[in-house]
Parts: sequence; structure tokens; C-alpha cells
Amino acid sequence: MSQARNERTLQLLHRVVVPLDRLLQTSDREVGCSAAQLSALGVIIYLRATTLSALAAKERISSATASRIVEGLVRDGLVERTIDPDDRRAVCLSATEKGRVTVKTACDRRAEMLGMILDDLSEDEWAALSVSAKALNRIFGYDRVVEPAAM
Amino acid sequence: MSQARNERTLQLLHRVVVPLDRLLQTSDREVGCSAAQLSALGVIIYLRATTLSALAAKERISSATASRIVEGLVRDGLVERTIDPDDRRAVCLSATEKGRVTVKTACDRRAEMLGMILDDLSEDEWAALSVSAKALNRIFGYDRVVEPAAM
DNA sequence: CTCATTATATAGCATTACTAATTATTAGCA
DNA sequence: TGCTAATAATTAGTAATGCTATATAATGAG
Repeated sequence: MSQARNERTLQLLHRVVVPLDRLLQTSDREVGCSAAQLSALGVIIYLRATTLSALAAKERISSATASRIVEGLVRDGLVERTIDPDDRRAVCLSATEKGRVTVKTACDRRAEMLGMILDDLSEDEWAALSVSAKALNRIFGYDRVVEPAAM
Repeated sequence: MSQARNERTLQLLHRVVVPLDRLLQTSDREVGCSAAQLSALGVIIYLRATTLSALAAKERISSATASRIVEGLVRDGLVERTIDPDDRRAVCLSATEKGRVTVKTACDRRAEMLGMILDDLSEDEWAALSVSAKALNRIFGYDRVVEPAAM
């Protein structure tokens, strides 16, 4: 019954993903951190991804790509990469203090940027966006996350 | 008053943009068209971007990047690029029939992919997502668009 | 007619995505 | 034990996309 409505919603939704992504990439660049790096850092911090495989799985990227993104994060001092003593094939990933600060800064900047773009939303639209954002966070496993503000 | 609620919504929203983008990139790859190409093609078709400058502006990318994306679209036979006789510096961009079919296919595949991921949304969440998607389309200028289904 | 502006294209750089191949380590099993 | 398969990560090679800076060509202003 509401199948057709949902179909239309999906068509409307997918169309705004790329513009949103580009907007956030611009924001991230100002913070000196790419969108991919920031996302990975977020997964390491909020989703407790401690190994490269876990990061790759949660980010839906290949382990090769994950490896290179982590390489950049380590180079920039945002992540520490140590060998797991229990399984010397694996690495232990953990965010540095600088990494945590960077994520916090980048998230705030992203929110600010989004806020500017979404300035003329109505009350109803904000309410709908709140429900939608929560649902999407649940879908992507971000529903059990410590908030950035509470870091 | 609802400032704090909006702030939290923004934090939740920005976090799902990258995962959504990656999901759609996977979908697009199956259709043989990158997300950037598909987005550009959509802007050419739906937002009537007829020049490179217009495309770059609407996509919020540099004209250099727009030029290269169009180069790929032309190479793949999805877009025709001709010189504007009235201003021989400018190009006229128009989608080919193949381009229109590709966009249609890719959009359907994207919607399908999104639909799978969003399978367990509640009725209320679908309703909220519908309102949100419409609002975001308006924000990004997609509110006066002929629907893909009506192409 | 000259000079600044505009529209695109090109070159060079970094990042990010992929697959395939490599290295190192661990685990299974005879 | 000792060989082999599986697993974790990295490296190499390719392609696309983003940028800035620069070049080329055409237009417009004076």
C-alpha cells in the first residue's frame, strides 16, 4: 500500500546523498582531515573498531583501503597502531588525544555547515529529520554510541 | 529553544552521510557509472545544466573537475558535448539516450539498494524520511525536477 | 585594437577505491 | 612434530575524483 510512497522517498533520498557528502568533504578539508579519514576515526572511536578487519567491515571498504587510510591517520598522529601481542598478525587501533580532538572539531564544523544549509527548514521538517537521522543511525549501527559532546 | 534538539539532529545526520554515500557508490559501480558521473548526469538532465560552469556550480565542484567528469561521460557515450555557436568558448552539454537510460537504471538500482538497507523502518520512520527527503531535495534545488519514472 | 574577463581544458598532486599478489602468523590435522 | 590452509595486514598497480595553478581561446570593454 505505502510501497509506492516509499519508492518515491527512496528516489528523493538517494539524490541528496552526493551533495551532502560533497558539502561535508568541504567541511572536513577545512579541519585538515578527509571524509574517509574522519569516518574511519569515528568508527574506531564510537564503534570500537580495534582491528583493521573490523574497521574495513564496519566501513564496508576493502582491508587494503582501510590499511591505507589508517596509514594516513597514523602519519598525521590521529591514530596509534600497535601489534596485538595475542595475535601478532593483527593490529590494535586506538585514537590519540589529537585524534579525539580532531573528530570533535570536525563533527562540530560538519554540524555547523549542515546547519547553515538547512537553515530554512520548518519545525515539522526538523522533527522529521530528527526521526530520520535516528533511524539511519540505527541502521548503520551508530545507535549505541557515546555522543561526541560527551567524549 | 529547539536549538539543542536541532544540534543533536545535525550530529546524527552528518554521521550517516558517508555510509550512505559508500552504499550508493557500490550500487553505481554495478551499473558501470561512478557516483560522481551519475550525479553530474542527473544535474545535466534534471537541473538542465547545459554548460560546464553551470554543472560545476550546481555540483559545487571546480570547473577542472567538472571538465574531467564530463570527459568520462562523453567517452562512455552518456553525454554529448558540442560548442555553443553563440559563444564559442562555452560547451553545450546534453544527455544521450544511453545517458538517460543509464540514469534511470542507476536510480532504480540505488533505490533498490537503499530499500534493502532501510527494510526494517517503521511506518512513522518512513513518513519522517519522506518529509526529510523532500526538504533536502528542496535545499539542493531538486524540487522542480521531472521524476526519473516520468522520463 | 588592446587588455581584462570568461569558459574550458590540461598538468600535476594527493586521496581513495578496487583487485591481485605478498608476507607473516596462526590454527588444524595427520 | 611438521605440513598446509586460513587469516591479518600490507604492498603494488590501476582508475577515478578532488584540488590549485596554468594555458588556451573567445568575448567584451575601453
